[in-house]
Amino acid sequence: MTNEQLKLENQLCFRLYSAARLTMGAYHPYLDPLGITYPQYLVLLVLWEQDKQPVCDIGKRLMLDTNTMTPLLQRMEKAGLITRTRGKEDTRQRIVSLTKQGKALYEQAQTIPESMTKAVMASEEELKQILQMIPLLDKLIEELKKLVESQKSKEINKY
Amino acid sequence: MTNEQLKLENQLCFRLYSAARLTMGAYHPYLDPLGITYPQYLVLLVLWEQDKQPVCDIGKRLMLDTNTMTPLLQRMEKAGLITRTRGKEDTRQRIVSLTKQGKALYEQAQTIPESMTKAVMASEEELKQILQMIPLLDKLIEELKKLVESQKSKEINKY
DNA sequence: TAATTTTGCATCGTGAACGATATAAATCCC
DNA sequence: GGGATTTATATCGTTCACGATGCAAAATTA
Repeated sequence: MTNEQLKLENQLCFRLYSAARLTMGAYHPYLDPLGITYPQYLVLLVLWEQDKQPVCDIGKRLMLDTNTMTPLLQRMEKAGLITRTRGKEDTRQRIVSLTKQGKALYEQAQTIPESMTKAVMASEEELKQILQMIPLLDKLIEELKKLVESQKSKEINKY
Repeated sequence: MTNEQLKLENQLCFRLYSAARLTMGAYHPYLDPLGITYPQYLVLLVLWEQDKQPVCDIGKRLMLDTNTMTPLLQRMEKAGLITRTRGKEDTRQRIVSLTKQGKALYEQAQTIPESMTKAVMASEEELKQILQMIPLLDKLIEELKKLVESQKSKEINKY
């Protein structure tokens, strides 16, 4: 009678959704002192790897469109973490650069990944198990990217 | 010199965050025709399993607080999917019940899980791999719940 | 039973996500 | 070269998430 697949317990997506929210919540004690949010932390991770990138490049790394990136970056600019200057060759672009303050946060962030790992994992064994997820998640993300892309082109082809 | 752990590629959380967003995006073609969003779909999953639940019980299942649930349910009520009545024994409670329309969506949702599975998975083999994530995610979620809970009590004990 | 604490819900404000739409600059193509 | 298309960014509106706060009802405890 009842469709087993339509139960919350059997949904992979609900687990991803919950795990993502809980993880972001777990970052709070580490990010609050730096005065940044988790998405802002992600932007900083990208900029710490390579400074002075146009908005679209950061967006591609984070898989976020400009309608999310622009307001996010505007808030970060207002907070004094970055500057947004016009591109030289391509004047449409906005080059995002770290300020002194944005660079300084890199030092303070050094211990975050290790602290998070230690906080979540009860044991070495458990850590090993959890890390098994990474290649599986990468596979899933790859498939989902293809799927969402194909869904979009289908949508367009309606007309 | 550079901290490898502070690179986007080495972040489990970023993968969870991305996978969750992409999955929700992949649901769009299936949920748009029903006129509901993904979080609303989750609420319906809970109510289809058991109708007439107080807000807090639904929130516990979805791990969402009332500050998220109340507006979400208000929108669903306005859309004619549910009703929110006062509890009889406990008058503080709001009992959430499916309307005829809300129940009717159950039939339309029957094929969603299978469609999603087929859409994402290239092969049986791949599906099997991805499903290996479920127990790992459950483990992680359990750990994160404990962690976030302990972080909260620490916060309180400051005073 | 009175005082205290907890619980269930609501409201407000802020920061994301994201669809839809707009605009100007760059690129393509005939 | 000039018109069409694509690209980079921005803005708007709606829905979520969630911290903070408020309030009344229920439960606990003194």
